[in-house]
Amino acid sequence: MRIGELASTCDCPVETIRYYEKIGLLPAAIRLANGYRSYDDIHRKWLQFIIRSRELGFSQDEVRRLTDLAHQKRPACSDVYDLLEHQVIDVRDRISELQRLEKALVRLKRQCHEGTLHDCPVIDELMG
Amino acid sequence: MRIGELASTCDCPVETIRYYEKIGLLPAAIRLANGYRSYDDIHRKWLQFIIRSRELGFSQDEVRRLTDLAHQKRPACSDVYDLLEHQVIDVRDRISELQRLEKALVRLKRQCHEGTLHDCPVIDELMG
DNA sequence: CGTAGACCCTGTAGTAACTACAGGGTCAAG
DNA sequence: CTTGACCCTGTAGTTACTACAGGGTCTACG
Repeated sequence: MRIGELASTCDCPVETIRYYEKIGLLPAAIRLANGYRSYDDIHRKWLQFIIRSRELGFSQDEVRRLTDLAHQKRPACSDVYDLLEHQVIDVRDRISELQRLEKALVRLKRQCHEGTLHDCPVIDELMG
Repeated sequence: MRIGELASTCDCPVETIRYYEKIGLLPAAIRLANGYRSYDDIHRKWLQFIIRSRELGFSQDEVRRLTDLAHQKRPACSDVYDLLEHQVIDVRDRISELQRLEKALVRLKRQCHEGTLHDCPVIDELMG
């Protein structure tokens, strides 16, 4: 499989695959005589692993820890669990921060509606 | 007021103030004879405006649009309202994306708990 | 045989929104 | 006169890619 085919089967840009190889996240491809990268099914699985982990919001660093775990013959359940736990907490924090933000915006928007014609209370409030 | 004082009253790093000046978000400070920046209360208000807008999740580009509006003698209510509206929609989208993510993580975590001692179903699932 | 087009390569620069130096100058107090 | 706190500019680093620039390779078509 050449890089283009891997990219389309995994629905991932070619540049990203080369990038993952460069930073050592994806094992390097075998090179053909003409210098082209050649991939097999194991590469595809690793790439999918990376893509799915990223979709779950893990950072590159965390994905690296996950791939390290996955490389072990018998990964410790607790290590994987800890990463997931940490990620859930992080996501929940981000959600409540965004909800706080949403409330503040909606409150401001309401002021906008009640604004007189002469000045903008939103801008006044932002100015402090 | 020198940059250090402005920074501490606005609880904003000195470097960020210089950065905001460089990209033209904050009006340039007057320079003292020794080259030091000198700020007045109007600068402080603008800086606070920028900081609060950023805290509400507006991008630099949006903050720029907001400051442009605020500079007008009589800013159009609808322009401000549109920016707020857009931002609320954006924040809500991000919240639901994160909630989707949280569900997926919790589901994976549950599998972790039920995992046998011999392999990690989480890693298996990520590999596809 | 030549060439057009699709694919591949490397390496560098750009993105957002700062942050962190390196390497210097200024100024008041001890 | 020197120590320390403050200030200056300019550049490089951060995250996780994306987008070229400037090339090489391969297959098909005329």
